Amino acid sequence: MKQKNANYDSGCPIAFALSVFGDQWSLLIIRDMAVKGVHTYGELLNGWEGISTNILAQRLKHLEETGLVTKRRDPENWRSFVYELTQKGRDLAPVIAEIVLWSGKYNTAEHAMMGTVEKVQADRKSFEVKIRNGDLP
Amino acid sequence: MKQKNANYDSGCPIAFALSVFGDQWSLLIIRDMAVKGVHTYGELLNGWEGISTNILAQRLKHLEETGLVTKRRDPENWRSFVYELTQKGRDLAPVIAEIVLWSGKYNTAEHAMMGTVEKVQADRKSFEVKIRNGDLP
DNA sequence: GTAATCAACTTGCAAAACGCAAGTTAATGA
DNA sequence: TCATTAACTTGCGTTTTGCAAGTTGATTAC
Repeated sequence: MKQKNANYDSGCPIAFALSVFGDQWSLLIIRDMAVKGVHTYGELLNGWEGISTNILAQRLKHLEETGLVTKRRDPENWRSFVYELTQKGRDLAPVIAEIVLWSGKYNTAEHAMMGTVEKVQADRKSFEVKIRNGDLP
Repeated sequence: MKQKNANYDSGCPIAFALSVFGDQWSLLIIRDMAVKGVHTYGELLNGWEGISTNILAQRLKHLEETGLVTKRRDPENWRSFVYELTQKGRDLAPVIAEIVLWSGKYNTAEHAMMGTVEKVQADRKSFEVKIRNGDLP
């Protein structure tokens, strides 16, 4: 369970951030929750990129431990859980927005999904505020 | 050499970005070049976080292939090479700035290095422009 | 001009992380 | 009560990482 987070000890802000969400999957999970309004294990598992189940469980646990995500029972379906971003997690909205803008500028692939890119380009502040308030989608 | 960049194929801007610099080390390398003005293999190798030599070589190659970094001989020291960020690499400045701000807000560790955080807090635009122009340090 | 040194890697191998498939547990639903 | 759903956990083979040692080519020291 222990990852190579010796990086964290460097004290550098970038290294700290990487120790929290710097793996291949965490940001995609955060994207699903922040932008797509996905909130359950099953929905996260069936996302576009195909994360495997053990890794998803591992990452969610780590995100919970680092305070980006909370987990609670779904009051309307007692066998399901609801995962939600905390304020700390939603505060990554500006990071996500800048990444989206950068990719919009440099991903020239034909199948690039430009919908979100255009949304952020058109009104970045609104995009960020919505995520911060958990208003998406 | 092939990484699990199937993510890239999803077309999502976040997944695209992760396929370029979404591993544990690339952003630290970019930070060294953008913020600290580090430009040689040896200097990168002896950074605070202690990347191993084979991984550094691998990452630099990937960053070169994806167009974030260029490599050329040092004209003043023919046995050394100079690594530099391209415009595409320097355009990550806003991403780095937002990550620094986020970490500044949430890294409460005593040994957290707040110098860069305060610099970005004080004048984010100037921080970004300097990196974009390669003026640091 | 020859030997040590330095810079930038490459190689080999053990350890860790990942990915897939199958199995477990607990709550519904038929 | 028996099948199904949701959320995981476990086993195991593959891939990636990390550490140490070795290679190559360009200075520098003697």
